[in-house]
Amino acid sequence: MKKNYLEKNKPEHLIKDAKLLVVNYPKVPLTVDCVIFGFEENKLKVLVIKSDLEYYKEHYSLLGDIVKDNEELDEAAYRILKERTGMNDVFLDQVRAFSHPNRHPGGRVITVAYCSLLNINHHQLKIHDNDLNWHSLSDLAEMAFDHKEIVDQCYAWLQKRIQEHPLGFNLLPVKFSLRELQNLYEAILAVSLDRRNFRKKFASMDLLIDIDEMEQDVPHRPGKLYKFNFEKYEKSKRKWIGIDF
Amino acid sequence: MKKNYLEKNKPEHLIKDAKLLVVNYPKVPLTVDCVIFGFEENKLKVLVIKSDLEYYKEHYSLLGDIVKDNEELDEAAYRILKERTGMNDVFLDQVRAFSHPNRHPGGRVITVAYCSLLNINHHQLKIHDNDLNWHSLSDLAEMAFDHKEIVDQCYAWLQKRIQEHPLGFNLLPVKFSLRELQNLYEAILAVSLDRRNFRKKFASMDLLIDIDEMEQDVPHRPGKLYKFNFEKYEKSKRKWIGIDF
DNA sequence: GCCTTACTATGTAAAAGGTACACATTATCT
DNA sequence: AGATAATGTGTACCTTTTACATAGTAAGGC
Repeated sequence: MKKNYLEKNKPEHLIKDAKLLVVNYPKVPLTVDCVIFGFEENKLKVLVIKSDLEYYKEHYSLLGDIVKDNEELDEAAYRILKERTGMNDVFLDQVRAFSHPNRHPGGRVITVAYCSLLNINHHQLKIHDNDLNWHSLSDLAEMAFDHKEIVDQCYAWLQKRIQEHPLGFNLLPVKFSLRELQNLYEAILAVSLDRRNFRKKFASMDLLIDIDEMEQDVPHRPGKLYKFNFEKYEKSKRKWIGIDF
Repeated sequence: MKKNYLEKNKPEHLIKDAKLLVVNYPKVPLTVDCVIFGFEENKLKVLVIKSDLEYYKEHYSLLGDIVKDNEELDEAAYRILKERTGMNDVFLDQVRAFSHPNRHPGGRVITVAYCSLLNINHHQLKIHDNDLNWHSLSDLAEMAFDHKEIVDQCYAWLQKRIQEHPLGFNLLPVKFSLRELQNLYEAILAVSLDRRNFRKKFASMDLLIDIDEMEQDVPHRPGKLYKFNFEKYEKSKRKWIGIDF
């Protein structure tokens, strides 16, 4: 979906003037960093990789790369995700830019953070260079650059976002039990929820499809499996009004 | 509040390596644009200025400027606000970056949008260059660059944000009546609200201080004036949990 | 086959919060 | 003095949230 903000038939000299202006703008190295969350063993995980900067040897960093000439930020983020995980049918949201002048030891580099959630089992990490791995969010201590701060802000973004949008289903198998769904919410929000009320809440939304299958290979009574009704959700997005602070 | 991500005592050669790396990064011109909302005559307004680019002659644009070398984005935004309005004790939030390659006729320029709200009467615009003025949001049609899109996204950001944070008080006089407060919410959310329920809601939050004064110079029965209890609010920020989509 | 275990599934009562709605009051203006 | 245009307040109803307990079922060990 390309937009074109340039009006047609503007005289050449106006464009030339504009170009002359921009040529003198200071320029900054710009990167994109992706915070990719996954969920496994009832823990929220984040995809990290060993920094290839000697300066940050043995520190983990986010998946990031420079933004190419004439590349949109979104494009760059999708490219990075694709290159590293092979996935391309995944949503990716811009969270914010980070611009501290000392955030990179090599000089000023501004980065824009993107956030994505994906199902760990849907996809094997093909590249194992630099120890690419899913790391538990809870024991992610030091990271290269300001990446810990970026992760923290993306986590806060996620906590808020998942309460208002059905993001969580990207982290689960297509068919999931209510228990799995609740575990996910409990892990992300770091709270414990009442099971009956949780189920009632989702029942009242009427967005889960009972597919008449049962869990397999669980060491206890299996629960029913559901799918999320994305179609119905898309149709019924509502504007939320309610002052509350 | 400066952060320092650089660890002490790293060998010089590591820094040199990092610098060599960054030197080869592609570089992009970067700007900041401020979407500054105000409220007057029961209308939400936005501060705009005639574009000084001949290419966009007679089009309004946002207050923006390049980001200087080694300047943080936040700093740049505050600088612009200060330069243009004289204000410096105002909050300013980053909304997001815009990166379409054709958004600027002079070539690729990435911009980061910031949003702020300020009280129109607290402050006279000192500079009237380029027709700097408060423009009604509702009849802001064409703008230079992608600034209309930026305004739209910041407006959406504001609508959401004002329901969860007491931003609105930045747009009102320090002492305000409940009617003014309600008008503000109605204007921003573009809905009409029941007066009794609106008052009840704010009464139950217990964040308004009845200052025992009355409106002056209104052509009807004057209402009570209130102040917002920022102190109490700061102390009692709560974590909101509630799945809803 | 029976018992234990560990989970699933479900309902109800009380509290809190949101919505809809009407009437008396009080400054101002003429 | 009366008309006007607001302010200020209360109640009944409905919806949502919260807290909480018991019955049912598959698996696993004996």
